Amino acid sequence: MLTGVHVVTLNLNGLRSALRKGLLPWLEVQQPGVALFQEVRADPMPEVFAQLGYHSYWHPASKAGYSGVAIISREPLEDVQTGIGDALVDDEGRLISGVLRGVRYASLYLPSGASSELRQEFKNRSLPLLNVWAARQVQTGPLVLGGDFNVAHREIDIRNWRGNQKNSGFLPHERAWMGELLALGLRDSHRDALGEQAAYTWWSNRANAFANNVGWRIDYLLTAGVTLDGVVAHREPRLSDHAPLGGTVRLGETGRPAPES
Amino acid sequence: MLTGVHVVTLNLNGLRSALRKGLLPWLEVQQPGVALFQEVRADPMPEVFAQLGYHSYWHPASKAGYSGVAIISREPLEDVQTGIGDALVDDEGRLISGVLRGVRYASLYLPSGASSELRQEFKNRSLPLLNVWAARQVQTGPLVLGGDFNVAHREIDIRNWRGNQKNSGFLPHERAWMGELLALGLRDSHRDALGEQAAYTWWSNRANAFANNVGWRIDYLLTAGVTLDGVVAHREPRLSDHAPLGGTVRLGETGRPAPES
DNA sequence: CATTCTAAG
DNA sequence: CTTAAAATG
Repeated sequence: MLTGVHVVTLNLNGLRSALRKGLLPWLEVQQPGVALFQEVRADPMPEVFAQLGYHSYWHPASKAGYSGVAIISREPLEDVQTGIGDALVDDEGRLISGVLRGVRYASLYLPSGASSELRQEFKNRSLPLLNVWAARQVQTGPLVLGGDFNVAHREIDIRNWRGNQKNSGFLPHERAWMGELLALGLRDSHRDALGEQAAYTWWSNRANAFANNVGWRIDYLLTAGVTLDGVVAHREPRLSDHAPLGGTVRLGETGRPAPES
Repeated sequence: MLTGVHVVTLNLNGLRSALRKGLLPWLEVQQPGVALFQEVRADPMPEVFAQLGYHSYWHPASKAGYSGVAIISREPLEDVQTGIGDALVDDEGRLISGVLRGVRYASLYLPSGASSELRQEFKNRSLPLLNVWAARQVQTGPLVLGGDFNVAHREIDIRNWRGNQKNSGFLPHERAWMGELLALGLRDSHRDALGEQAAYTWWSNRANAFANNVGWRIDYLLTAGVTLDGVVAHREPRLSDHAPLGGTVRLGETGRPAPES
């Protein structure tokens, strides 16, 4: 039976931590064809995923234990590329992508600006770089761009929007930037699935943010030239401080990924 | 009923860690009159011991989370003193003492020299300072000097003595130093209780040192002008990488601590 | 190998 | 609050 590729994105907050919390059994249940990981915070561990029959592709940060993205795929990826095209950003391991059945899958981890003004400036610098990268990809072919963008787009995407208007991740210029990114021709597949319902993908570890569902929707599966069905954020199991976000690539009559409807 | 003071010494390897491992319940069973602690590695927490009815006296290192000694006592101590009389050593919180019923109780944590040549030199510098301090105390009055000396005295005091002759803690000059310290008129009360039996007070966390009983006897209860009965190192429970070492001050006919027999 | 602190999120 | 690394033992 022919099925569309099931794709998930997840900020791991440390691969080793996520492994302790049951990442592998969860993958065996979910059986994603492609998984996009962020905040790997470890040197490449291909054996771990090879056990489960996955090829894996890694873009670690130069600094040990920090940042880093990866993609695992049941089928090998073609034309794997790392980096956004900026030496400082790419030193932090924030973007990797590869092509499967004509669709480019990208795992993105945009910087947090929460820790300092310097890091906010670094984030601000990164945002337009992604637009340049995405614009080029959109023109080249179908794209699934997933990851932790560290930006909540709209008021509905964050529990306490009023109180967070001056906090990194919900700054007016960040929200406007997200609008510009989507205007390049990308669909926010999770929002499309939700309609006007609220749903979050990240909850602070502090206070009892998760129990009280005081969350932010800062992880996305953006698409161009292809559609994702059944996109949903999984509150359980709790593999990190982020929720896994998953969906399935819609197939056309040809059995290849369908062009955007 | 009149009983001698039960005194224990224990390197905690972190007070907070030892609390997690059951230090308080253990104290409630043991009911020591005086406990000498080393490697507190925390800011003073008098409330914790006040709950159990103890007065506490603290000498932390200036560096957070590092070294530090303390004494808890069911009765208040008199003439509490901190430091060995050397600015560099005393900055690391390695000696505190106080007087109870005419006996001075001291909690000592001598430096480890294992991590670097620089630290070995610091240790070497500290050893004669202790002798000066101890000589003075021995001449002043009865003394119970307990703690982690980071030196094993004799071959019987370490499991693999041959293999450790070039390792800090069993260097020839350290062993000779311990002999000189005892020659000031101090009794090694644990060795006296053991006869020529082996017993250890510290086991590395590496390999399976504890399970295989590959240990070192580097914690002591030294006495001058007073005698400790029933001195024993407790292999269980495991409150840190060191064993608690305890004994009871022998009482004379007067009901005061007996002079040395 | 275990602890605590730090940087980062 | 949590992770991982660094320093220390």
